Parts: sequence; structure tokens; C-alpha cells
Amino acid sequence: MSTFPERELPLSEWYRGAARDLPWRTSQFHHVYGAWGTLVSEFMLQQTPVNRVIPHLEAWLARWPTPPALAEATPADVVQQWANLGYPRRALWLHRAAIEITQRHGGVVPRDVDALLALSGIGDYTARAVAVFAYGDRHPVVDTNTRRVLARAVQGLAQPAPPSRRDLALMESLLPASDAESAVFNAAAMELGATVCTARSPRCDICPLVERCAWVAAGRPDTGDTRRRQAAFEGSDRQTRGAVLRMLREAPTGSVLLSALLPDWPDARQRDRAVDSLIADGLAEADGEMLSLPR
DNA sequence: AAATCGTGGTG
DNA sequence: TCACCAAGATT
Repeated sequence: MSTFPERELPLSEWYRGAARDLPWRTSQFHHVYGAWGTLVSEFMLQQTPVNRVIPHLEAWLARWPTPPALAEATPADVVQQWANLGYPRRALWLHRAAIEITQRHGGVVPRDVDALLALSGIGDYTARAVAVFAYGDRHPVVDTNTRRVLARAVQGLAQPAPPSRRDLALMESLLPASDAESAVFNAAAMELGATVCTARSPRCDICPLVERCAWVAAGRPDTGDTRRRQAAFEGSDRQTRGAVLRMLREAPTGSVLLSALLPDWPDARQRDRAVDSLIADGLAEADGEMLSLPR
């Protein structure tokens, strides 16, 4: 694998002219959202597209502007406010993280990556995203976009390998020396992957890296794709859980008679399994004949 | 460590 | 149309 010094990557310069005007960006380096806003946004952005997150993020922060504020909410409120963002366990984890921040860190989002990693729902990506985008520290921030950019530009692959800790080391080796420049570089790699070096139809015609891209240099070969494919959604337990939780969210009282829960669902056993797993995850609660959002 | 976990937009 | 994809984390 060839080294790929950042000073030869016109990525940060491109970013300054091409970055989308996302709400947390004008703020990112101007302390409007603060670390809490960054943390909430990163939770929501885990597997949910940017455009769907934006309105929910602003509503969430208006309701719970600080970690201690969220820590006092009930899980039911949190799941309700999460609405249709998907993967609602993230809402519970964010809630738990707010409690942990309140208890362990005096209500202030920690800056240290290890402290961030110790919080519920925070992994390699989110911990570093907060440390870098909220606090301006120098760490490699690697998401699915960055992985794809590195796979193509550096490794000459059409698609990235499955996520690995090695990705962090590679990105680290590419970071500019200064904190501020490395933060921009991290954001720029993500932005390029999101808007130019996209998964399906990369716009190499407008890419600032074309002249140095290993994949383009090799003639954009099909190098295969070893990424794990998503399981089918139609007919899945995930679909069933989603339908059950949606009923709870949309019920005025936040609870529904178990007997009235998806009575015509094609697979009754699957429906019951979904209810049980939602309860096991803390996303629902059974009281008597009712299924409710969690207290 | 491979499987699991929502929802909706799109090429 | 429909399979793919999305600022991942957990177990």
C-alpha cells in the first residue's frame, strides 16, 4: 500500500468551497451547537441520512438543550421524540449516555476519546467525531464515506473492505499535523464520500482527487465487494418491531391493548416475538393486557 | 465476529 | 421496479 501524504491531497481546499451548508457546520467551529449538539447529531446520523436528521435534531435540542435536561426525561418521551428516525435503541442509548454524562462528567460532554467510548451507544466513529468536530482535537474520524474514499483513492479498490480498526490507522497516517487542519481534513473526506465519491455513481468528473486516485489510475476496475449485505427487510423481525413500535408511538396514550396489536399480521408468532424483543430491549413494557412505551 | 437492529429515498 | 444504501454500535 502506498503512502499518501495529505499535503498532496487538495481535499481541505476543495471542502472550503464545496461543503454543504449543514446546520451543525456553521456551528461546528462556532460553538452554537456545542459538544452536546454534536453528540446528538452524531447519534442521529448513525445509519440515518443527513436530510432526515436535520429537522429531528433541531426539535430534540430545543426540547433537551443539555445532557442533564435529557437525563431527566422518561424513556417513553425519548422513544416518542425519536419518532421515525429508525433503530430506536439509539434513542435509549442517547438517553443513557446523557445520564452517564450527568453522573460521571458533571453534565458536560467529555472531550477525552476513551471517556467518550465508555458512554452508551458511542463507538469508534462517534467518539472521535465528537472529540474532533466539537472540541477540535486531532483524531482520525472514519465513517462509511471516509472508508470508501480511502479504498478508492489510496487502495485502488472499487469498494472498501468491511470496517476495521486498520481504517483508523490509515486515516491517522493521512492527517495534517495541526489540530485545526486535521479536523477539516476529516470533515472533507466524509463530505467527498457523501457528495462525490459516492457508493453507486461516483462523480469522478468533478472529483478533486482524480489525478491522484489509485482506483481511477487503474481504470476504475471492478475489484469486487466483500461488504456484508443487509438482510432483507420485507417480512423481517425488524419490520415487525417497527410496526409494533409505530403503533405505540401513534397511540394517544402510548399504550395499546395486546389483543389489538397487529391482529392481522401475517405471522402471529413473529409478531409476538417482536413484542418480546422490544420488551427485552427496553423499548416497550407490558402491563397487564396493555403494551406501553417504557417508563 | 457475524448477525442484528428501522425507515425512507434513489439509481 | 426493487435492490441498494445511509456520519454505526452492540452482543
